[in-house]
Amino acid sequence: MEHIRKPQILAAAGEVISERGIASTRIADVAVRAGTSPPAVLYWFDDRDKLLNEALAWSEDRFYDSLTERLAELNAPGERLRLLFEASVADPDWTLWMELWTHALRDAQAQETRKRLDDRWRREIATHVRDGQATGEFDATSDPGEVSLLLASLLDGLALQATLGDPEVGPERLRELTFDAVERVLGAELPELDDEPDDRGRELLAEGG
Amino acid sequence: MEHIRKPQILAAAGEVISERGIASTRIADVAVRAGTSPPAVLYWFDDRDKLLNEALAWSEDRFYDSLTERLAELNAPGERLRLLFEASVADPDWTLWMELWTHALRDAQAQETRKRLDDRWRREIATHVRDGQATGEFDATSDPGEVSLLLASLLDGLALQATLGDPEVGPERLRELTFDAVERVLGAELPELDDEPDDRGRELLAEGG
DNA sequence: GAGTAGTCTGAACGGCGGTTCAGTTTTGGA
DNA sequence: TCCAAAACTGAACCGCCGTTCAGACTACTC
Repeated sequence: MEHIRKPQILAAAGEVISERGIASTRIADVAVRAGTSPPAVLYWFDDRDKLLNEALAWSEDRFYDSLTERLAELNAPGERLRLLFEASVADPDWTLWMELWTHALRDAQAQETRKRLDDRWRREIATHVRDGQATGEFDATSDPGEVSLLLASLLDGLALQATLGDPEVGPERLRELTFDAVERVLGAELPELDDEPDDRGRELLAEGG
Repeated sequence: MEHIRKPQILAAAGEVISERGIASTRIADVAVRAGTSPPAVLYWFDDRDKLLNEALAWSEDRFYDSLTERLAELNAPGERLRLLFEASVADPDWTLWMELWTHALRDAQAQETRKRLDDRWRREIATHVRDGQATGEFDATSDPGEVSLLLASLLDGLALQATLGDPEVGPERLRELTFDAVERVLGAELPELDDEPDDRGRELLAEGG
């Protein structure tokens, strides 16, 4: 009843996809990364297609779960939005999402996965925008749904350039442009988060030096 | 000395890539579409890689050339920007650009092609923004380069959703959202173009009904 | 009308890689 | 200790293409 193997393989597949791309991801690559053999992989997944699609969906859920967890520790809409965009700009494997997009053009399963991802993401943003409007934190004249769509789309576009190594959009610039846009649209500044383990580490280091 | 065949094959390749995706584009598919055989295709292109990359670059140039041609007939910066975004929203094969993006993640040649495309595109926008600022048509407080980057990125993100069939972003909504953003950023309305053959056709039809 | 460069054909070759399968080891329970 | 289900392994199979190659066919020149 050990379902330990499946996530191992899915994680391995996610990594390989991100490195080599869906098209060039061989079952053998995934097997090596997971420390097994191709037939062992096919023991858990019917065929290559299922493996790849499940890996995409699984990676997506992983990202979302960890985000939701960290989100639970925050209360103010501004803080939550800060976390959402901070995570988007820094953490996730945009390469993987790009693979998902392109794959979704022809694969119905991937299309559905992508739809889930986007719906969840935009609803998440819209919810906190609405909350912030209700508390008076944000400009309340704009429609949360539209704001959410626009900001999500802008982020996709900018992150795309960054991921493709555009010299005009390095990681820091991506962050600036994103938050400039967010704050302009919301008509409010988003508070900095100081309970991030990474950031605290860096601050302590800087202070202690 | 007929170099008629090469463009025929390139056009065929572009169509096939757009339909099946780069990964699933077989030399045989391209050959059939172009009315020849696989070896005949390989007579003109060293190998599959070169064929695909040249096809991507060629399609890109085709789009840009036809745009430049139509652009020459307009003078006012506002009209030119209207045309640029109108064409982006309606004409081009976003599927092909998406294939280019993903391919560019691992292929140096495609990366270069993509860079050319984006540079050209952003510079084109920036130029007309600057012109419009100079004539006082547009709000002059923002940096043309940054405006260009933001609008191009937003367009990429929105068109991505539209191309993926997002029910929230149909063709008409894409158009509205794009021009809303453009006009908000420029602080000016863009004039409608009435010399578009398609649009004139539609208008006459509507009036005459 | 022979020669030549350019363009292509038909057929085959060869490798890569997904998938299958017949067994082998491992695990967990009676 | 024995058994059966679960989890594999090693090896082979096989289809799909990209690519090659030895010639044909065309067009054009001298």
